[in-house]
Formats: sequence, structure tokens, C-alpha cells
Amino acid sequence: MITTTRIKEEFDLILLGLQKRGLDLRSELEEILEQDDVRKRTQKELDDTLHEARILSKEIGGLFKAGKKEEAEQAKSRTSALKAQEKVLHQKLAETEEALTEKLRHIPNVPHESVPKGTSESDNVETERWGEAEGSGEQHKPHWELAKTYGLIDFEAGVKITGAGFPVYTGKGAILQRALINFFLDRNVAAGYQEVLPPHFVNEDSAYGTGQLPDKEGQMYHITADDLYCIPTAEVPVTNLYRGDILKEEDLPKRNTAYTPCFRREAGSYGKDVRGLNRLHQFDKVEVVVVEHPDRSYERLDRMVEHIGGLIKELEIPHRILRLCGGDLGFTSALTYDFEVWSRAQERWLEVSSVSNFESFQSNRLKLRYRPSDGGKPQLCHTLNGSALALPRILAALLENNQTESGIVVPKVLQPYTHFDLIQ
RNA sequence: GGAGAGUUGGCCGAGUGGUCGAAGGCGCACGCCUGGAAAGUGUGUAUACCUCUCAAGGGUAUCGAGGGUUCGAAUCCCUCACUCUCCGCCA
Repeated sequence: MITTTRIKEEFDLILLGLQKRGLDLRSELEEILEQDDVRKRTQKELDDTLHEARILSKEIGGLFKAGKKEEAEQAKSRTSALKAQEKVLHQKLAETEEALTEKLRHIPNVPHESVPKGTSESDNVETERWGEAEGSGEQHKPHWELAKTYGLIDFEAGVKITGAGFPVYTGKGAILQRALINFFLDRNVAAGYQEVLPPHFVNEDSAYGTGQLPDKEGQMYHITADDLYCIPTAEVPVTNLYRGDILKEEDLPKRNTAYTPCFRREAGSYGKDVRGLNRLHQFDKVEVVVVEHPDRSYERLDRMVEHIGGLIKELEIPHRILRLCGGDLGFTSALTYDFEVWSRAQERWLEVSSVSNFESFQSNRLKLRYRPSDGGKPQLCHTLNGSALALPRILAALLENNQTESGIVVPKVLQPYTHFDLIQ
């Protein structure tokens, strides 16, 4: 959520930034400022009323003590008008505040200056490409065929026991999953991230904290009996670790990594998008989540991109990095890099990671702040996160790219984890 | 799941209707003392919003959360959440 202070101070800049998303929100922003003025006036009125009532009740107390009962009773009658006024103002304030946040919620984050203008995927800017991609796919089998041939994934069994989009990994397929998870976690820990193993369900407050609620309600599995939500990404529980916190400036950055399964309803998806491992309801992912000082968040983003790129290189998978354009940028992000691996058989790019700087957009909603070392007022932190990495599409690319006459070759870096180097 | 006890500031802990944003202690910060330190001693030590907007000052709210009683609630009542103890169940 963007702050009203910022809207007031950087009105034109914000307007300009949002244009990169193809949005003209001038009137919405103006309405917010007007609403904020109403809020302030109401608050002042309410505070004054309460102040008056407070003084009066102190007087009454004094009168009772002094034994002046009649005068006290008289004073009492004067409070009833104040009480009525107080009630009205209180309600008005609550309504105004609610309307204000409701409006504020619909303003997306302001894109960073480096975000290219654009309306769709095609306007994303490729910043890096690694390995041999494009073409050469004719004699390659798609991963769902390979998975079946080598007994790595049983999609039908998943359908039987749960439903479509819930694959069962079997044998070397299951071991490969475990190997990838451990490989990613080990590398992240070596890079300085603290490993955490969070709950896979979160409460409503947490879902609000990272912005899944109220807008993306339909994307999450909801356990109604206990009012809990299955996490769509580890970002939700890990970021909420810091909800409402005031950190010490010297404790920044906070860097965490977590493996969790991710649950997504993916309502409305169909066709080739959901074939095989392309899109699932349950999948495994290792995530990195960072809370950083505002002055250093972009430097941090660059390092995260470098680290995640390094992981894919180690796995020797052809990939590219895209800087997302305004139109493709997520609602909460100020700058996002997408990592895509090459699916040789499908001859298309598959997104395996999305690394973003949310600046203070998330922390404003989370009330996540740090106290400056010089003792000044608490300031909002910046938050960043990225997948490092999402397993299914990595596995898909791995199977398709590494298929040979004799079987599927396991990348060298995974062999210490799998204890086999070939899938036959 | 049943019964009981509890939840107060960074931490411990007092406070059962008024002058309580809250005693006392610890911790922390700054000063004094000291050659330096410890001890001692003095001062300060929450957050949000409003006013002001440079600062200072002032106002309001917050004693687990929400609602109620009352002129007035940390204190009384109701609902919920969480923690602990005992019983039950259990990987």
C-alpha cells in the first residue's frame, strides 16, 4: 500500500510512474487526498470533543468528592450532548478511514525509474541470456512423456487421490525433488540466508499482511472450519514473521530462505498452460525473502538476481532474465526480474523465478519498520523476495534439455544429492 | 474436547472505578563521579494519528483483541484469541 504522505509529496512523480503501467489515476489520487483531509478534520473534531468530555468528568469527580452532589448532577447532564457528538464523530472517522484505505488499496506500486514502459509481455526487456535456447526441439520429447517413460511422475495417481494439478512424484522423480530442494537451500544458506521452516497454513491477518487478501481470495485454498489459508508461496509466512515489528537499523538486512509446498487454485487456467508440470495446484518452491534498508534495496536486488542466476547456471539450464515492463509488473512490485528457462521440447520459455523489490509497499501494510540508529522516528523498511527456485518447471527444463539416447543426465551439482548420475 | 488460572511499557512486576500512559525494579542512552572502569548518582527511555509543521509544545487513542456498563474503566460485564496447570485423546 502506498502512503498518503507520498501521494501528497510526490504527486506528479507518482502519476508519471503509474503511466508506465498504462494507468492514469489522477482523479483517484486527488480523491484520496481529499478524503485524507476529511479524515484529519474529523479526527481533530473528535479529539477536541473527547478532550472536553475528559475535563468535564474530572470536574465531576472533584465535585462528588467535595460533596457537591447537585452541582455534579448538573455537570453530568452536560456530558450527554458530548457523548452523542462523540459517537457520531467516532463512526464518521471509522468510515472515512475505511473508505480511504479502500481507495488506497487499489493504487498499485509506483514502478522504479528503470522499469520500461509497456503494456504486455512483449515489452519486457531481456537483460541476460545464458546457454543454447530456441529451436532444435524436434527430436526432444516433452517432460510429461519423459516423466512417464522413466517412472518419475504419476499424474494419474494424483488425479485419483486428489485431483488434476496434484502430481505424485515416484522413485527417482521423488529423489530428484528432494535433491533440488536441498541443493537450493544449501546454496542459499551458503550465500548468507537464514533457513526457516514456516507453517504451511496462515491466518487471515497474515494473508492481509502480504496482500493475498482481500483481492486474491479466490487464488488460495481456504480451510473454512478453522479460517486458515494454505500458503500460495513461502513469501506469506516468512514475510509475516516481521509483521508489526520495529527492527533496529543495525539488524538490517534480514535475509531468510524457506522451502515450502505452495498451493494455488489457479482458477481459470486451461490448455497447454497446465500440461504436465507447467502449472500445478501444489508445487514445491524454495524462496528467499529480504527485509532491507531503503537506501540499499536496489543494490540488494541486483545481488539477489546474481545469486539466483548462479543457481540456474550451476544446473546448466539455458535461461534468460527479463526486466518486466510496467504493464507486466505485479501490483505490489516496483521492479521485477523474471527468470525463464528454456523448455526444449515445448519450444517455449517457462518462468521459474520472479525477483522483486516492493520498496515500502508491503511494509506499509505490514507496519514493518526500523528504528534509525540516531534514534529518529521509525521508518518503513523495504522488502524484497524471489524464488530460488520453483521446482516443477526447473524439473521440466532439466528433463527436456538433458535427455540423451541412454537416459536423462543428472547435472553434476545435483549428483551428490541424488547419488545417481543417470536416469534410465 | 472438559475444568481452572492468567495476558500491564524492551523485560520483570505493582495497580479492583477518578488526578494512571500507568509505582518499583531491570535493561538501555546521556551526564556526574573516576587516571580508566565497576559501584554510586542524576536525567531520559513506547507507538499511531491530529495540531504544528524546523524544532519545541499541545491534543487524542492504546494496559491481549473487540463490544458493553459509567459523567469517568488497566480496574466491572460480555464475546473472542492466546499462554499456563490438571484431566481426556493422540503421531
